[in-house]
Amino acid sequence: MARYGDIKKILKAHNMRITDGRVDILSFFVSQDRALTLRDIQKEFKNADRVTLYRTLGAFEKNGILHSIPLDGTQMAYGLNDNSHGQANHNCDHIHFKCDECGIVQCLDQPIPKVTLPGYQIKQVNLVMSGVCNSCIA
Amino acid sequence: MARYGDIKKILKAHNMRITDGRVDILSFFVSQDRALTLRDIQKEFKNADRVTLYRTLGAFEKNGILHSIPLDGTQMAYGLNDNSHGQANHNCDHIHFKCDECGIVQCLDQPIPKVTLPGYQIKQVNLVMSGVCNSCIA
DNA sequence: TCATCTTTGCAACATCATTGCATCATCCAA
DNA sequence: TTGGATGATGCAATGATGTTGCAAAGATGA
Repeated sequence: MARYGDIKKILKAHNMRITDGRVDILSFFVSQDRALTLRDIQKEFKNADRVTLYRTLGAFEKNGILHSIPLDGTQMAYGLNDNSHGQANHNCDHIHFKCDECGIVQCLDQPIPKVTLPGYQIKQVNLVMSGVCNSCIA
Repeated sequence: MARYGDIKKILKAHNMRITDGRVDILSFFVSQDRALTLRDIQKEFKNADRVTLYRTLGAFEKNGILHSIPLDGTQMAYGLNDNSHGQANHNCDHIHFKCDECGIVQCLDQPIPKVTLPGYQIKQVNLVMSGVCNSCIA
């Protein structure tokens, strides 16, 4: 479990005010080694206000703590940025894997292969794989 | 514009009944050289029932005529399968590009680079890039 | 401690997606 | 060509999902 002081440092480093809700949610992200959907967070914090969650996640993303991962058109997952301990940096060029069995979304270490598209200007790349994860196979 | 007979052939080849609504929607997909969202289709067929659209798109996907493309967590696009004229075959291993300017989603000819994940069983791969498309740059 | 600006929580609203069911259309077989 | 079995459609109702405005509470720096 991450310490309270560490969580505060992350928020401060991204120029965000320290509030109880933000500390709780960010701690949850740090404690779970995976990407979380709004549903996951709602399940963990049952009496949290939905609006506040949306705004908190939005603020985390805007300030470079989280990156968003479009899953299946009705679900958005959020993962900690690799460099969330440092300055804001929105790049997130790793592969995501969603397990059909356990539903968990993982941020993999593996980078997305470079692709060049002549005539196009590429700003974002998102690669999501799905199937059965290493834990569920084992 | 695709001929009525061709559209019927595609539906028949995928073991689907021929109905007016299905013919209209499939014709629309064939006429547009791009992936369509539910919103695009609703804009084209203003008095179509939403439920029927969901079910039609779901049936097209299940029978291998369309593949779905998760865009940004709140939008799902659908594209014609390359082989939609033949037998059902759900594979769709090309790159998708969503333009931030015009909003159009294209199915590119370029295949998704092969990635191996030891310990994982991969069933689906989805790669969406976004930025500015060739038409908007030109 | 105070003043200021941000964040939160509630209410209301708008949109999106799903389910059940009665009716209608399609298609195959007689 | 027609009748019946099966599948598709449209409507109503419900539930889930996001968004906005605003007043109250909290965080931060002076």
